[in-house]
Amino acid sequence: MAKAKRPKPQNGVKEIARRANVALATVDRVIHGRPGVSKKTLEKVKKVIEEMNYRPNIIGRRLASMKEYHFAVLIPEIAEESGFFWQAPADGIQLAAEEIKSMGVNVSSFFFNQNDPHSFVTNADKILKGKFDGVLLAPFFIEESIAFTNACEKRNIPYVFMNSDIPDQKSLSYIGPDLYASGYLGGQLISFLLKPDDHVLIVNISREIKNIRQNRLLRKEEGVRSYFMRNKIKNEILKIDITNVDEKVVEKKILDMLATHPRIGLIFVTNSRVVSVAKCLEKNFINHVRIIGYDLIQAGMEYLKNGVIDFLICQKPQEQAYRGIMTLYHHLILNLKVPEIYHMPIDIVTKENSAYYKN
Amino acid sequence: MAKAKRPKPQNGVKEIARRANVALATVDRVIHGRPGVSKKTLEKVKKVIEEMNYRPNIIGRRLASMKEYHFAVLIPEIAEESGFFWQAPADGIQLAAEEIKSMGVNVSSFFFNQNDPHSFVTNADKILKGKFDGVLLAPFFIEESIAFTNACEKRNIPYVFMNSDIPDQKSLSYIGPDLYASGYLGGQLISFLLKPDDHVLIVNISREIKNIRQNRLLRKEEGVRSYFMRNKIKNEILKIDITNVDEKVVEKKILDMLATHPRIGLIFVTNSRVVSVAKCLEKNFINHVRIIGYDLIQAGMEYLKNGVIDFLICQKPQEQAYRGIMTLYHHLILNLKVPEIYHMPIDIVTKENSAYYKN
DNA sequence: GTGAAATATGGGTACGTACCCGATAATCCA
DNA sequence: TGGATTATCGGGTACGTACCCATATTTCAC
Repeated sequence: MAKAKRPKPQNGVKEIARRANVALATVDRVIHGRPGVSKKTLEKVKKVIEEMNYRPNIIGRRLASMKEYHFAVLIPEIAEESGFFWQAPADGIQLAAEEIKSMGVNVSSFFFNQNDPHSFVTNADKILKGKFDGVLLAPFFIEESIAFTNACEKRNIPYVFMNSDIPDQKSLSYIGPDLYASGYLGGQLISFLLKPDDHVLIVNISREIKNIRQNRLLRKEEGVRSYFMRNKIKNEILKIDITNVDEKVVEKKILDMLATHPRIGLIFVTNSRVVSVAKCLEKNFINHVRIIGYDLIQAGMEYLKNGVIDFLICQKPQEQAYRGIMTLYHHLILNLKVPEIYHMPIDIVTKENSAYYKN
Repeated sequence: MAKAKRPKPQNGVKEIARRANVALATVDRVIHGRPGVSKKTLEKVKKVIEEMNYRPNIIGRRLASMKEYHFAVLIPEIAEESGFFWQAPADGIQLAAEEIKSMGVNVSSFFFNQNDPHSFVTNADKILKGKFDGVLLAPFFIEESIAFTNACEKRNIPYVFMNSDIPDQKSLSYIGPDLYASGYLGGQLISFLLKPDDHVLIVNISREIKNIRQNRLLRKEEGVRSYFMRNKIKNEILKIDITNVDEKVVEKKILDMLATHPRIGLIFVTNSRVVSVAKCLEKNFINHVRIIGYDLIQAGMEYLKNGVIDFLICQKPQEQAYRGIMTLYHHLILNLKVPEIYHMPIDIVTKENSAYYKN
């Protein structure tokens, strides 16, 4: 609306060329480290650039180099099995994609099957062949992820981890929960609900429950136990690992457990499978046992609303993914510094604030 | 890195001009609604634009029109009195400003004194005189804010409310808490901590506690009471308004209250003044009374950590302000749709997750 | 010292849009 | 009918950067 002013430019490549008394093309060569510049000229131009504290104009750059940036996203399928958990990250990615589309960034998503490492590898290969400029991935399968990101490094493709981290890899950034801390918080929430002589049952439901170092669920369990230790909470902690995720199997195991340990007053489930436990208790009219779990998937929300589940701990998966894309954008296009680790706030969701965490 | 491709453009003003068989300048006139185009040509060009579903190239536009955008922010001073609460929004604004600086957006902040409506007006006038393209404000003083935003509307300057809303004004967007809902959640948190025969004390500490429609604190109180009603919680609710914010006055009033009502087991403070109450209880070694309050200011965080305060309810003020600026950016520069209302998630902060809400 | 090859440098155009300015066509008034 | 005014339109340049192509300079083998 306001009239545009057109004062003579004070900075920019033109001014550098003028001050260094060279052609624009030469300045360009220096800036992009292209060959064909004598040492003498190189030094001269570099000095001027230093003096001017030159920052390239992103707009001009984007217009001139009609280069399109391509980001790849590698996340699990949006499947019923995981309560459509990955819908939210997909939404966040969509949102970010729209926002930066006008800057010439395209975002392509690749989905793998959570039960099939092979599908992860297949899609990772597609990405490597696709000549992408940046990658956002959920490193679900550790070894396969390491192989993939190593390949990215070889090709100088920056990658961002989301949802879970692989600390030793040289990722541009990690965006996701601090699992141990979220478990520790879980410990506190448990203590709010626990009656003096109650026992607590920790339940891990997952096909693969391997070693403690890498397993997400066990990190959370650790957190809970630490909270109890440090706060000298004496209530007994029972624990059960269920590697068959079938609802009926879960139901049976839970009922068995409750039968043999009648003093269990609270069940803490380390992931979104908490809905299976909730379903079991609701179905069997067990309402003296409190439930705390993870992740705000649709089914979980409903159990929260009808009071079967008391707390869900979650991390706004939509925002997590949104930030992941924006991190690549900031790094690659805007040349802004990005944090190496961004731990998402650990959100406590109850019946009464769940509406605001929808996505 | 990848080679830029230069295929012949398929869209853009040039293509419109070609298809409509007119000059570029004419297309430009149509797009910007400038005069000097015959009705016939106007229709013709408009039709082509429709057909092509033309979307202007933001990059080209920003480069050609060297217009700088200027956003103004009108928020309270970062003062000791409010526990430096406004530091976080200021940080969020700073973050957003850096991000969009390269798109030619400048952000200027104006700070008013929370106890002085006049300083609000003075700064608002400065903004009106400063020819800004968009405004983000915390409408602390209702009437003065209405006058200011009306003036903005007259000048066609979009404005965004943050932190509190004035629903009847035609703001571009509101970003902030749903106060009633946050009180309702407060009710639930109270119920977690309350023992059967406890009384609850609701405390409003603020210089001005006026009518219920507009007062932030009373909206929260309403929320708490609603939760008790709907969930048939019978514990008695006591209530006290303290209009003198001096710590000693607060201390005296609280102690009086506790003395005359010994069954008070929990104090719910409707804003960040909860720290005054916490200080009082700590100082007087009263540790059988639980405290729930609002806002994650530094002092509050400390009381959370040492267990004097159990819960704080907050809304990530940094992100709130960040979103405020980005909303203006999306609307004015990127021409994206922005939500009319964005209610921030209502966060529950305890000792154990407070670290992740630092800002 | 001469040629060619290798190196170094500059000129110029393009990206998509905005906007100035000059040219032409239509209209008006006397 | 002619001159002047106004409405309508097109040409051309600019924004800041990238990159192609041509030219100038140096290097080096013979």
